[in-house]
Amino acid sequence: MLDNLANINGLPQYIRIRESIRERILSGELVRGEKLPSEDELAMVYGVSRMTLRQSLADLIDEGLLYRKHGVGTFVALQQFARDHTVLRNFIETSKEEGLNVEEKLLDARLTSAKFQVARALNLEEGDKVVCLKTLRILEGNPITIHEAYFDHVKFSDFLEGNIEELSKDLLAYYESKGYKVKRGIQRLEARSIENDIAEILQIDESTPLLYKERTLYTAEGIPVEFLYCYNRGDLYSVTINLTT
Amino acid sequence: MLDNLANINGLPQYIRIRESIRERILSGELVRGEKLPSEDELAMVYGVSRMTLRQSLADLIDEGLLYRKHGVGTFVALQQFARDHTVLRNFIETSKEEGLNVEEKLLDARLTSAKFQVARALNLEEGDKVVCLKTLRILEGNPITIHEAYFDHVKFSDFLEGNIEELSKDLLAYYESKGYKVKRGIQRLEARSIENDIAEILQIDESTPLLYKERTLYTAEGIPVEFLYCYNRGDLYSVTINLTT
DNA sequence: GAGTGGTCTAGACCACCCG
DNA sequence: GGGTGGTCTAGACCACTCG
Repeated sequence: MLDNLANINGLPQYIRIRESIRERILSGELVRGEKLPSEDELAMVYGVSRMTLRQSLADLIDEGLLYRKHGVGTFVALQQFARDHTVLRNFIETSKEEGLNVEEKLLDARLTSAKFQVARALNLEEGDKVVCLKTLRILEGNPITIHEAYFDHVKFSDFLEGNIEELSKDLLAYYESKGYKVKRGIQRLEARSIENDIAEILQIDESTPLLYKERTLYTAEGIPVEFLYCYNRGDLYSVTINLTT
Repeated sequence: MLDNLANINGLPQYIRIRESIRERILSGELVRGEKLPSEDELAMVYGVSRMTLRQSLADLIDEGLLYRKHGVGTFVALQQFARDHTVLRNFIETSKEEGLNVEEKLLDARLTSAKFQVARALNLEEGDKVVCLKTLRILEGNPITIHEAYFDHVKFSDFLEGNIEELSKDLLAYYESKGYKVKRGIQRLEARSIENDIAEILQIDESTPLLYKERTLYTAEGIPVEFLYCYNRGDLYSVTINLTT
């Protein structure tokens, strides 16, 4: 074995192969339900060892794009499982990708003291200084969601001195720029009756229920970064979730 | 290399090692935030090659129990990410595991014709025969959820002739016994106002919002198995979701 | 029995991080 | 420079499925 030609374009081979196979599926070259060539054969075709090829397949199987049958083969799944709300993505960017008209309006940004629930989620003491950021999201002209985010003033002390309007458009990027790259989160959803002040901001009457959400975001290490309350118009907003095993 | 002693107790080595490491974390032997021995060292300790050991770690990293830092080491995450509603599990069994008092009451089971939404989800034609199964779930004495499940009468023709009361307690097991092992699902959540007949069954008044859910279950191949409407009491029921990347 | 995926080895070199 | 994880190899044997 000489050398691996891995970094021809800076990417590991298994990623290039994975994306090549994904492309062949999404383009329709590989039809749903169709059997792929065997792992041995694919490894040969792509010029890698079988272990490397299996690394490519593993990711696609995890996504639900492929499935394996022991002793039979590897197949393209019949159903594509779309991106969903279990993947953390920037709301404004993804909505724009989908061709939707989105605005975000800054409602409030200030320094405050952590109440019990916020403190517990962020692993702080009650009364510790936190930044509170309230925004309103407007989809196709309809106010749809109020966000009330909290994060540690010690970790993110320069937020309120920056261009808040700009920073709040991509908080995940801001967190990362401070060394806190968000990797995981836990969220909890409830149906709730609407409260007065929220009905007013969302411009709906009190019979419309709210899809209420609490969310905590963490780094890979498990450090809590943000705690969020989220009030969504029940009649316009739904949450899609992929389930496994 | 002689032979692999893999199947000493019927399990692959990487699974035994994975569970051993998981146990050491959950038992507190490995403390949160602590650095694990290097992969080379762990491989030596467990008497396997490094690639095999990495297979063990990969699963634990995926779960969020561990995280890696390139050039630094592998660490135990600070935050444990609990089991959640993105994992498909049997409701009655899991509730009992948690020490909760659960009952399930059969409301209705009959053959019917698929309406548009059901037909689309199950990949059938409108009017095709489907089984409709309605159940009520009661948690600690409170009616909490109405389930309205639909599945293909052709695939599951003997359901209505069986012991429905018994079969409906573990539909996933029933589906699997017919050769349809559920592997994935897509669900959608909304907040909704309550309707008359549902308010009556759940014994709540009409000001209580509903957490409404639609769900389709699929095999690994992507064959739709079940479509479900689910009406949850908003004031007693919440859904927890883990997010990644 | 032939073909497939499942597991495993004993190395190798690279990229990254730290002192 | 030394230690770590990231990628990759060129094989091997096993377990499963099907004709």
